[in-house]
Amino acid sequence: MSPPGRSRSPRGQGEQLREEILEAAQSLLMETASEDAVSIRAVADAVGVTPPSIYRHFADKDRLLLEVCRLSFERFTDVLEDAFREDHDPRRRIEGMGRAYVRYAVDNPEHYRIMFMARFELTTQEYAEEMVTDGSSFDLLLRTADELVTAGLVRPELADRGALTIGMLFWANVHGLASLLVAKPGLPWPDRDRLIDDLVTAATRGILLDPR
Amino acid sequence: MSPPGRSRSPRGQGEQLREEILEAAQSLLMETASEDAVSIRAVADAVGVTPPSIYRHFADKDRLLLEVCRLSFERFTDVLEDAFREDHDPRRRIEGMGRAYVRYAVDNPEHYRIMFMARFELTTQEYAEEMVTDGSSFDLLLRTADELVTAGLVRPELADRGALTIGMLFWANVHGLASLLVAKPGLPWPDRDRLIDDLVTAATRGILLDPR
DNA sequence: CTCGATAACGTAACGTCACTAACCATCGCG
DNA sequence: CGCGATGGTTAGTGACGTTACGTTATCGAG
Repeated sequence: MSPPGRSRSPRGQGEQLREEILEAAQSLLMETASEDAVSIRAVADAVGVTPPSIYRHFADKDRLLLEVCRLSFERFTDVLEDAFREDHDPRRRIEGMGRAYVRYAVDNPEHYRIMFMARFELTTQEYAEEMVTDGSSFDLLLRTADELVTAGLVRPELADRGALTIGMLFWANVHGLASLLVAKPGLPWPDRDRLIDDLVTAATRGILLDPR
Repeated sequence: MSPPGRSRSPRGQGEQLREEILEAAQSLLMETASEDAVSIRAVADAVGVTPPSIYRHFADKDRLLLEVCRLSFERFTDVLEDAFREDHDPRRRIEGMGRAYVRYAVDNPEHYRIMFMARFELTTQEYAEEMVTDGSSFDLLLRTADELVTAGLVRPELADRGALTIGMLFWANVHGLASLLVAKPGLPWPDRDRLIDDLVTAATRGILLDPR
């Protein structure tokens, strides 16, 4: 049982195994569509290595999953950034981002789960800092919310709440639909695409002034 | 180590232990505020019984947690039912239920997690039937949504979507805020109560016609 | 060209987990 | 009194995360 199918990395190239571990963890998460299947042991022999070797590169399992989570965030942010750039009108921009948001969640349910439903035994501090950094998806949201506020498109009752509140309201809307679709696929859902459209327009109508 | 602090139940009263197990599991979930802490072993010696005895009353751990989940749903439904009865005007009714919804989630984060974020290895069929039964919270939502539709309070572009879509839109709103508050307490949240109010009014403004 | 430090792994093992098989004691009924 | 169902037990299996420690190969200094 000794030949572990993998030869040892040269001196400075220990990082290479780290990347392979991350990729294997990600693949396992996607293919099995189950977080439980991503065990240290399963990841280890997907890479062709013994379990303790994982700990050479990650402090514990939560840190490994957190890195997978971070990668998911990067791809998620890329998708949102595309939607961000696609339209420069703030209203259509927030709507496009909302649609892209829910669609990403539906298309990558396991990634969405690990980003927004998983429980990590980390300080909230650590986690918040990870998310609210510049260029993050959260930052994109806040910038768009700020555009809406300064453009005077927000309903008067909400205008003095600040971009943070406006952004959170939009986020709550799309996250609500996204996470329900991911967590409760067995419910009697109506037509999905139309529901997404309806939710996004309802959100803008509830938060912003009527168009024109 | 043999005296397990608990005497055997008489003939027909095996159900009594079942109740104690459920209560212990619930208490463990609340006190430790961690789903991992609810292990079969921990529950067993909280009740004063050996682990295999649990399996006399529950097929496996998922079934036990599902029963805890069902109890959470009952209490959740009670809270929503109170809000339902408190106001008979459909608009104020849906708003009150929305506020009660988010508040319950904030006050009972672990219950909310297990209801809407936990992953059970059950068929979606089983789960859907459990939720969409008569008198459930989902039923309350649909009834209120139907009231709104038949009362002609829904915006014209959404009126022909049916009560199901209208209900889902409201649900997505409150669930979005609730689950974000539960899952990401470390974020720079604005004032919570005002945010809840803002979300609920934004939801009604987005879905319903303007009041008056 | 050697040689010790160190990077990059492996081996063995611990404690805990969910779960099962097999056994035993008690109760109620005939 | 016996006998089967009921409500537990003891003992054990395999998988899990994690740790302590051993092993090997490479790099740079002398």
